Amino acid sequence: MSQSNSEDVRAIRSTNLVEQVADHLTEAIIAGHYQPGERLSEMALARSLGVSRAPVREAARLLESRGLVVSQPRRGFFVRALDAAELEDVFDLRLCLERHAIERLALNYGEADRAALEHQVEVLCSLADDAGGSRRIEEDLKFHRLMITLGGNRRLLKAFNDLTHELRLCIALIAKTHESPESIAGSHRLLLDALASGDVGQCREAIDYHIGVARDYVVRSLDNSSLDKNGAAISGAAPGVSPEGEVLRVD
Amino acid sequence: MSQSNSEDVRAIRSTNLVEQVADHLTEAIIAGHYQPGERLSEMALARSLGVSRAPVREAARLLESRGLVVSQPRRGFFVRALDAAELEDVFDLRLCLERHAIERLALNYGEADRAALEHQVEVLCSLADDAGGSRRIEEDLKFHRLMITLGGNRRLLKAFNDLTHELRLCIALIAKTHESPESIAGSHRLLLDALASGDVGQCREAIDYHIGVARDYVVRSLDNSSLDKNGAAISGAAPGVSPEGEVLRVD
DNA sequence: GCCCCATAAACTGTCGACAGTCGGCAATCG
DNA sequence: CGATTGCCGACTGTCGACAGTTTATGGGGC
Repeated sequence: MSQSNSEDVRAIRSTNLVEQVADHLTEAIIAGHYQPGERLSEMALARSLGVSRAPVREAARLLESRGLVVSQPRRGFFVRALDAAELEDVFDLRLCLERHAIERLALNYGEADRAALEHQVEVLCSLADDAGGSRRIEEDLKFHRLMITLGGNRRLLKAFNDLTHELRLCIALIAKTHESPESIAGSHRLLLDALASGDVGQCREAIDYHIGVARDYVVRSLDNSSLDKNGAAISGAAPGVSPEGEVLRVD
Repeated sequence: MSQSNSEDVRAIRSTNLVEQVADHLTEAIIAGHYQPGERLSEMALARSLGVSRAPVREAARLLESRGLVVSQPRRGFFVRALDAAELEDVFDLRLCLERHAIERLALNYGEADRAALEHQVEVLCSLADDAGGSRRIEEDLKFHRLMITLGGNRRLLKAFNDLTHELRLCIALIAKTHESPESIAGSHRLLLDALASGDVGQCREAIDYHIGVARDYVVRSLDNSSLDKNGAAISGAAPGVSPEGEVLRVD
């Protein structure tokens, strides 16, 4: 992954190199061009993108804050490798955030909110057989972001966005999702119905079900994929890489 | 805030300049050495600390990811200015996270957990009249980190830690807290009792009360402090500074 | 006296370079 | 033949410098 293709060289150039490098790197990681745990060489990336190391370093820091890569002092950056336990944690946190968001929204649910969500569901359903399902995932996440936004807590939205990057990361690990449009539509309309009912308990039930389905799907796919390739494809690909070790210490 | 004191120059120096600069900056901001919305000059900071701009930039990026500063392209970094609405959001998110954590813990509450939490409460109570209360705030947060850690979701802990930096930020805005040790003790023992009962509802009630008290205290102090100094001390100190504008866009 | 514009200073974004450190490889010793 | 140690290459951490942009300053017009 260190060939200096001229296509890459011309791919970048306008304003804000850092953000562009970050976008490029994000896309490459999500697309699976790098293996989990793989080392990202600043020099190689800089050469490949035709920029100096400074923007690459800053972009890598950005991705680190988003949980897409981890850094080791004097060793550089590595593509974040999520294990099953971390995956569970990610979905558990997602549940935590979305429960709160939907309950907030249910307590203050207006016609405009309903219309906006309804519209997004239609957009989502209209993507019948899109390219690989990646677009569908984005529109799906957009629905959830919208729901959280309408809930009114912007800090909560930020927390969800942070988590979103990790969701994309683990989705990148599995085969492309191919959930049927009908199932997606039904799953989201359940949320709309719950919101319309104004019953907080029903909302909670709906979001629990919704996220539970997504979680099971990802976990199952992850199991399959890790079984496929020698079982060590996900965890332990890079020896000594312990993501967010800082988090461990309580004091 | 741009004098190049030699004391600062010698304050830094060993390994990992970025982290040291980040710590220094964090402490300075928390201590209130910079006004909310104040511009942080890379050059001035670099000169002041006796390092080059590169580590300062990376440290600033780190603080940005922690929500302590915000960046504007071509303009630099500014100390994050929290307004009342954002403060509400922060505490609402905290409530969301801690509710989830305590409920997880309640469902799997062991003797070791109880002992660890009990010990931390004792540590907290033993800090009767510590220096300015800053130490007390840290030990208080440590209790909550411990509770979340015992809950078992590490990603949740990371989310809380991120939020913690913003909590410190708004605490920095208000006068030093002087809650009585008895009140602190009681407030935390309420949580322990709720956990011991094993009743999720009681846990939720306890954490709601606990965080509600903290929120009211901070909000009240914030109101006072912003009334003190011409009402614009908190919001709008730097024109055009809109924190985390990225979060706004849903698509 | 106030506002607008031009000029100058200051600062950020980016770059290339140097030094210290880490990992791998080979030669040496047990 | 295996383990250890020293060396070599590669890479990260840090630095100083240059270019383009933003902000501050001062002069002129109304």
